[in-house]
Amino acid sequence: MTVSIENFIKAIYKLNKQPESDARLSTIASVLGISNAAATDMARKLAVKELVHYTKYKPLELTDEGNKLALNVIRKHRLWESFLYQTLDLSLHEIHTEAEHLEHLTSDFLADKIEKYLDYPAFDPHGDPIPNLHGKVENDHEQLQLAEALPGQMYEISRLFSSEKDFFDFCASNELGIGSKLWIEKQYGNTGMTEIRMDDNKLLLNQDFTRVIYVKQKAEV
Amino acid sequence: MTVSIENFIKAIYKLNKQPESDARLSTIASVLGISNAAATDMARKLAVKELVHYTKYKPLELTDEGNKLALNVIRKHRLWESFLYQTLDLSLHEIHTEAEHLEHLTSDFLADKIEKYLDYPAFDPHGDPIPNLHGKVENDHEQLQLAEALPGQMYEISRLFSSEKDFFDFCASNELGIGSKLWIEKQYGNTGMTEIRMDDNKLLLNQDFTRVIYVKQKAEV
DNA sequence: TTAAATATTTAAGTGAGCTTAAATTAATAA
DNA sequence: TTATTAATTTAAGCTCACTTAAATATTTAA
Repeated sequence: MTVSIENFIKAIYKLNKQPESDARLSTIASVLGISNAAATDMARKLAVKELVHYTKYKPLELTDEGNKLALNVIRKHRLWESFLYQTLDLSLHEIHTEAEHLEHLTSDFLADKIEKYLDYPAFDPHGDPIPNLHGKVENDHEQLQLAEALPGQMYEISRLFSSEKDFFDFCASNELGIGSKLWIEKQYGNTGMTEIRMDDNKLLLNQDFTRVIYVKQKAEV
Repeated sequence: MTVSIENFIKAIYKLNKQPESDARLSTIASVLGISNAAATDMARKLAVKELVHYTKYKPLELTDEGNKLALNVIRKHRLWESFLYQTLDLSLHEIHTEAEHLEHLTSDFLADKIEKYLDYPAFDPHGDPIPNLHGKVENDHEQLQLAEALPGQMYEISRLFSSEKDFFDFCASNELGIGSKLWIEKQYGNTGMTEIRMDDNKLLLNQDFTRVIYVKQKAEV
């Protein structure tokens, strides 16, 4: 498995995980920064390897084998993030950038050692679940997107699901982190904005942010 | 810089470091496991990039730029070895195998973080010196090859300069490690064998071993 | 339902990093 | 010194992962 193949498979996995489930060739090509022609090429090649189901002009779907591969790469990515976060002094965005490279050159053997060192964590520092050796992913059903949270309630941040530097910079400078507690002031249905309060700070967030911040309800004190 | 280029440059560096200083194309090709034709090809390409000095039919030499690149890769390799050895429970051979891959996808940024975490080590777990950021390599002038050690003297192992699994397996099962103390019983000049004693164990080592085990003299107790 | 816009595929081509086979040059041994 | 051997280079060709441009299929909006 080459780096290109792993990234391609990972892209399909992630796109199909989204509610829109849009794993069209053009979308994949765009997230990977390659031409549509290159994506078509790769699709045909991966179909031969039985990693994807591919019918001309149709969106891609992973085979069981493809799914296993995606989860294996994601597992390595999130284990690296956790390991680098715990040992070295890296930010949430820095661990992502480094893991993005390291994930491809990591043996299963090394991944297992890292997992053991970390004592088999279920989530990485972003709150993203870490697939286990057998491709099982823990799902936290209690959590919801900040966009869906109810006004007049207390919540705790459980996941920062992004890989954008700007997003993490904003979070860092406003003390939004995993475990941060916040109070929902108001949901602006028309604009999709969410107003939150943290200590004495009020923040108004748009959907770019409230769709990637996941929260859990917190009993009021 | 691609993985192939980095490995090629590293091979030249190492071959030229040896006393025989044999960086001929065929030797490089053989250590990298590629054809002579491929090596010639690469030599021409790297000459264009000004990483090597290349004259047809002559052995290769690194330019200053090439030397810097080699040291940078070796630095990352040895930092990874040190980091994995200290945090995870890997053997001397396992850290080598993993570092061999990781070295190529490691940013300077990450290397610095690892170096800082380890508190700027001068040597890796094999006793190999770690080049610093500026390409400076510490040299331990006190040490010599076990093959050159004097009979009737006490020594301490300071370096295990190899990447062979068999060698490290042998060391592990005979408790030969960095810091191990040994007594030279006899040097067999004709065969090049060395007889050593450790506690009550006698070992007879051939040059494959005594040329990669480095020792320092130890005052007798 | 048809025209326009969009997505996908095909075709042709590129550079990297290899291969094998043949030709050339250099080293070595008689 | 020459013949043999070994090393190196050249030539031709392969796969991978891309590109652009043109052709074709699908979707969408009038």
